[in-house]
Formats: sequence, structure tokens, C-alpha cells
Amino acid sequence: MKKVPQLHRCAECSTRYKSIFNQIPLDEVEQVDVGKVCYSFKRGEVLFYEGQMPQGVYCIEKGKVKIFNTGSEGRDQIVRLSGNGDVVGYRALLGGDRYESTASCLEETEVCFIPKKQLLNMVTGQSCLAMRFMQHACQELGQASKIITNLAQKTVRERMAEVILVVQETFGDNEEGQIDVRLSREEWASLVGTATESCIRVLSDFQQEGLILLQGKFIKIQDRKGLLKLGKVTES
Amino acid sequence: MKKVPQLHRCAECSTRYKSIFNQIPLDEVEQVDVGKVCYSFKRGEVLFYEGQMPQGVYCIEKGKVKIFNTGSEGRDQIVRLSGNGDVVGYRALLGGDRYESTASCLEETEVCFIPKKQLLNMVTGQSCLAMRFMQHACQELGQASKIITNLAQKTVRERMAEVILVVQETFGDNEEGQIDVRLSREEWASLVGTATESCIRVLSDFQQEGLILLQGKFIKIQDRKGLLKLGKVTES
DNA sequence: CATAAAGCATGATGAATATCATAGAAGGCC
DNA sequence: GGCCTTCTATGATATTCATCATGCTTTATG
Repeated sequence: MKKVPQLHRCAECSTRYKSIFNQIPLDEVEQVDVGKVCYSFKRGEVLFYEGQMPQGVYCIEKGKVKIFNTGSEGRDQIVRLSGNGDVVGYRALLGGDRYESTASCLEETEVCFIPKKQLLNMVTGQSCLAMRFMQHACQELGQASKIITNLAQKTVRERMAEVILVVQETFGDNEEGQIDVRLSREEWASLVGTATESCIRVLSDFQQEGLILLQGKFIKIQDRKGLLKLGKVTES
Repeated sequence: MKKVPQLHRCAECSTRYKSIFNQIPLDEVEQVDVGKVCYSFKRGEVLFYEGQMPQGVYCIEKGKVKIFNTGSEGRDQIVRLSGNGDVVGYRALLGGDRYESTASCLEETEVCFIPKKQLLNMVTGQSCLAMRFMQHACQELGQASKIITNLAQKTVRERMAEVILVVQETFGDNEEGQIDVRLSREEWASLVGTATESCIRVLSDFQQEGLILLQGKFIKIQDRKGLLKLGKVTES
């Protein structure tokens, strides 16, 4: 982790339009600039660990982060992936908890850190920021409820198909038409909630069935409809 | 479902102190009385169905409600249990979604219905209610993240042990020392995320091992420490 | 109260999935 | 470039768990 100078103000941030700070009055957005600190993280570096007390929130300017829990056997379970414009770590801070999860970077990632005091000031102030966070938390809660039902009821194959689609929706494709995130087989496994070997087998099966193409760490979707059908996903 | 007259105002509600309307200025609480409608639901009756658009929120004055999703095979997955003082249905309303889940009463339940317009007025107003809902959603989100990890990593036995403890914390014990909620084996199964038969077997095993006592629909905890250990729960 | 319906219980069986073992491939590093 | 480590792949095996089948018990309902 390396502290880096502020390159630009939040008002000019390219990811703001898709962040939670969208639709917030400009003068309030400018408040953020005052206290924020910019950091650069390398792949594998950690924003925060499960169990720590939150000191602020992280706004991802560029990069990708996995948020995961460590189970009792030490196995990881990824609960969310975040990218450009996402605010990470707000749940624990605003819920008054310790971090439930660890956040680790999947690639070189640049973040703006907004200290606790400042965020709370803005949230408790006359701003509509509390409202925005509330809506955001409610939406994440709806997604979590879906994930719970899927984990409890779907097979590994079905979950794998769905996860591939969700990850694609999250990060899109790169120039080569591959899903634009580099995940190891173990990481795919902890997204799906299965063993690494099972994950590898299912991915190979999918390739043989013409659903996907495996290109090293990257996955290219070949048959979107097939995946939708297999994952029993009703396209939203 | 039966409409019933307002028995008392929110300010005098016995469950307010533990609800989200706690710590809200009294004059704002009194606003709720204006538009609220009280209903009485019988066991099995439904507050709202998955897929509907929310028209308001339900505040449980007395009773117990299960919130569940129906999986693609039609099997239910209970994602939460709610009781006295809990506000049900806020997630979809405030998240701007349709209901992700269905809410059904486990026993005779009395609720106050607060219409959408009125709740939104209060939330968007100068009140700290948005803040309270935000905190609440963040806390539920933390719990959901735990549930996801447990479902993905723990065995049915371990999850069963944990669920028994969680349900006891939620509803406490009745005069006979049994967990104070009447759940069928099928409902326990859909809390744990397993088949009814597996659930029955594990419960019988637990009884044989001296962990619990099965008394019809009710469960009495015999060996709390044993359950904690089995469920790999770190007592909070 | 009688009868049906729902819920509970237990055994047998098979499918899904985790675990263990091993080997080759790829990637990072001096 | 060569070596070591990590990642990927695949087979063999064990375990967990769901499903099906059947009988008993409790609970609703006329």
C-alpha cells in the first residue's frame, strides 16, 4: 500500500457518476476532497481485515477488490466483488460493527480513503447521503437474500453458471471478449462456494459443452443462453 | 387478514423501545399514527408475496413472521425470522425493488401497516429515520454475509446447531424452557437449508446426544455449550 | 368422534460433492 | 535461463446428503 497524491477532486472523478456520490449536491461532494487520502494497492494487498474496527470507507477509483469471509476451517468465501466507483467498507462503519469480511485487491487498485469522522458528518448532516447509503444497503440485502437461496438450493453446476454471468455483468468484457477480471480457480471456487477441484471440473465440463472458453486465467462466454438456462436464471 | 381498530398510539406501543422507531423524536412518532392501519393475521396468512410491489411497511406489534424465498424447484428457504417490534418489508420499499421474499405468519400476529407515501415522507424529511434504517440494513447485511459463509462451508449438523441457537436468541424461551416459537420440521429444514428428512434425522441425533429435547413442535436446549461447539460458533 | 390429511420418523439407495493423491503446466524470481 | 513455487488438471475414493418408500403419529375438520 502506498500513499499517493490527490490527482483530482471528487467532482471530476470519472467514476463518480456511477458511485453512491452521484446525485449529491456538488458543494457536498467537494467536502470529501478536504479529508480524503489516496492510496495505491498492489494485487493481493489488503484494504481491511475481518475483525478490525472501521476507520473510514474506501472509494475505488480504479481496480478490483474481492470481499471475503474466512470460514472456521480457514477456507475463504467471497461474498462480493467490487470495482470502479464502488464504495467498500461502508457496511461495518455505518452499522457500527467490526468488519465482517476482508477486502483484498485482485489487481493494482487506486482508492480514495474517506475518514470515519468526515463520512459520519456528511451522513448525519442535512445531506441526502444517508438516504443513498440506505438504498444501497437495501439493494445489497436483496442480492444477499438471493445468494442465500441459491447456495441452499442449487447444485454446484447451476451456481457456477450463475456466478459466471454475474461476474461478467459486474466487470464486463475486455478487448478480447473475455470476462474482464483475473481470478484463480480457487477464487472462482470461493465465489461459488465449492472445492477448488470441483470448480476446475465444472469449468472443464462447461468448456466441453461449448458454454465457455478457458483461456488461462480468463473466461470467455460462448453460449450465454445456455448458461442462463443451466443456472436457472431469469434474466433481469 | 382482518382490519382492526387502532388500539393505541405508537408513542405508547410496548414494542417501540426495541423497534427502529426508538430514539426518534416523539412528535415524529406521532406522525405515524395518522396514516397507520392495524391488521390481525392468522397463522399461515401472508403479509406480502415475492414479486409484489411494496405499498408500505409492517410493524409487528405482537406475533412471529417468517421471511422466505421460493427456490426454482419450489422449495422454501427462510432467510429471516421476525417478532415483536420488528419492521418487515422495508428492504424492498426503500431499495426501490419488488419484494424478494414472501412474509408469512407463524402464529396469530398483529401488525401496524404504514403506507409507502407516509414512510417515504418521514424518511426523506429532516428526521433521523433514514439514518436508522441505514444502520439497520447494514447490520442485516452483516448477518447475511455470515449466513452465506455458513451455508457454503458448514455441514448440515453444524448449521442445525447454529440455527437452533440463533432462533433461541431471537425469540427466547417460554415458561417451560422451550424455544418460544412453533416451527414444523419442514420449517426448521428451510431455515437450515436442507431436506426435511435430513433435518429430522439431525434433530433426533441431537436428542440422543443430549444436546436438545424434542417436545412435539417445541425444542428445549439441554447442552448449550455442546451446540456452540458443534456449530463452531464463537459466542458474541 | 371418526376419518382424512398433514406431519414425523426411519431405512434403503444413489447422486452430488469433498477429499486425497499425483502429475504436468505456468508463472515469478534470482 | 533455470529453478522453485504455485496453479491447474484428473483419477480414485470417501462422505455427505437428497430422494424415495413406507409406516406411524398427531392434528385438523366435518
